[in-house]
Amino acid sequence: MSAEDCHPQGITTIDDQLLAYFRDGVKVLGLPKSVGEIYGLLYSSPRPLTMLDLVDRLSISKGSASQGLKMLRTLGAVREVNLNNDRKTYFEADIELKKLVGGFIREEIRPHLKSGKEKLNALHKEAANIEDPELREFYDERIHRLERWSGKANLVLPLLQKFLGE
Amino acid sequence: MSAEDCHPQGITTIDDQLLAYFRDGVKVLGLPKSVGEIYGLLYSSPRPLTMLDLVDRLSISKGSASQGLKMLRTLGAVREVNLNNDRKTYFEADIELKKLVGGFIREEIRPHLKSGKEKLNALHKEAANIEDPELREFYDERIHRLERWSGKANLVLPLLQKFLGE
DNA sequence: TATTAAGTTCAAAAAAAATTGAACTTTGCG
DNA sequence: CGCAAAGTTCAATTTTTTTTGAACTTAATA
Repeated sequence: MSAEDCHPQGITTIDDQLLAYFRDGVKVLGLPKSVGEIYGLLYSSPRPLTMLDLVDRLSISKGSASQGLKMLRTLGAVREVNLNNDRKTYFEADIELKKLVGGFIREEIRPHLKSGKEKLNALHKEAANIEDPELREFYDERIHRLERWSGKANLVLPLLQKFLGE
Repeated sequence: MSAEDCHPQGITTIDDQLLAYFRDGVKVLGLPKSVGEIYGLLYSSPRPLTMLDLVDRLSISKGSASQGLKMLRTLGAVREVNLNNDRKTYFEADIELKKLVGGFIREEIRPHLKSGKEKLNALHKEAANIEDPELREFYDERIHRLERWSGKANLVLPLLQKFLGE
């Protein structure tokens, strides 16, 4: 029995390829592959799925599914759907990728930039105490450079998000 | 003996903080912390350093230092300097962060986007074979969406690099 | 060319991150 | 209420990634 017999319309193949696409894709963002697979399966499903659907289809544990969905909901890339007359919670992907990437920027990159800025402030004050003028100048310049860069990054992120929005 | 007695000008403190800054910073890019530390130490050094300087100062192995420097050179974030009358190779940081980030985009993100594009092409062809028109439409739309997005990402990356350049 | 310091490589060890699964909590229904 | 299905949590395990260190290569110099 060939794969074609199983899935005469090639759907599973497509699903699998989409899964692989997202599995690799989220790696760029440093997210675990299970998260990519969950998002990928929801993205390629015409109807919402339950957590148990994900567990079955992806052969992952309930724990993984629960945590992965939690992360995706935090990012805003997946939302709950309440189908009437059903105890289960269904999930569907927000198919606008900007949600996934935007959530990542909001949750991962911005906090980093913020704490980085604070560190730079502290550094700047300390550099003022260096006595050797040449050395002080050197550190001042390098720290300043980081500050300028950090400011730029803060500026560009919202633009990036806007541009990537569909 | 206090820390101040050791380093009356607070230099080590500043170096250490800069180290921490980069150690955390490169994590966003998914690079190992040793790489961040190496770049950080070079960034905060007024003169080029040898590999052995890095090994001593950061308490890392020769292997780590060698591999870390290799990666940073590939990214274009660090360059070799040949001081006259010296057998050793010295290294200095390219202090323009765009080199670090640009190298990362070039080496890590672009290849991903490229292979992703190829996967989408394959997918598009396969979707054409789906018989159920409604389902075919569904897959077509979702795949098309990814293609549009992938195109945008390709467009925005050079702009991003240009903007972040100092 | 023999010596030795500089630097690289890569298999093995250590560290970090993701995943599992079993115990737990919550929720809806008879 | 009491049960059972749905969902969460987290310590233990597995997997992946990073780091080490010892053997190796390279290159300068005496």
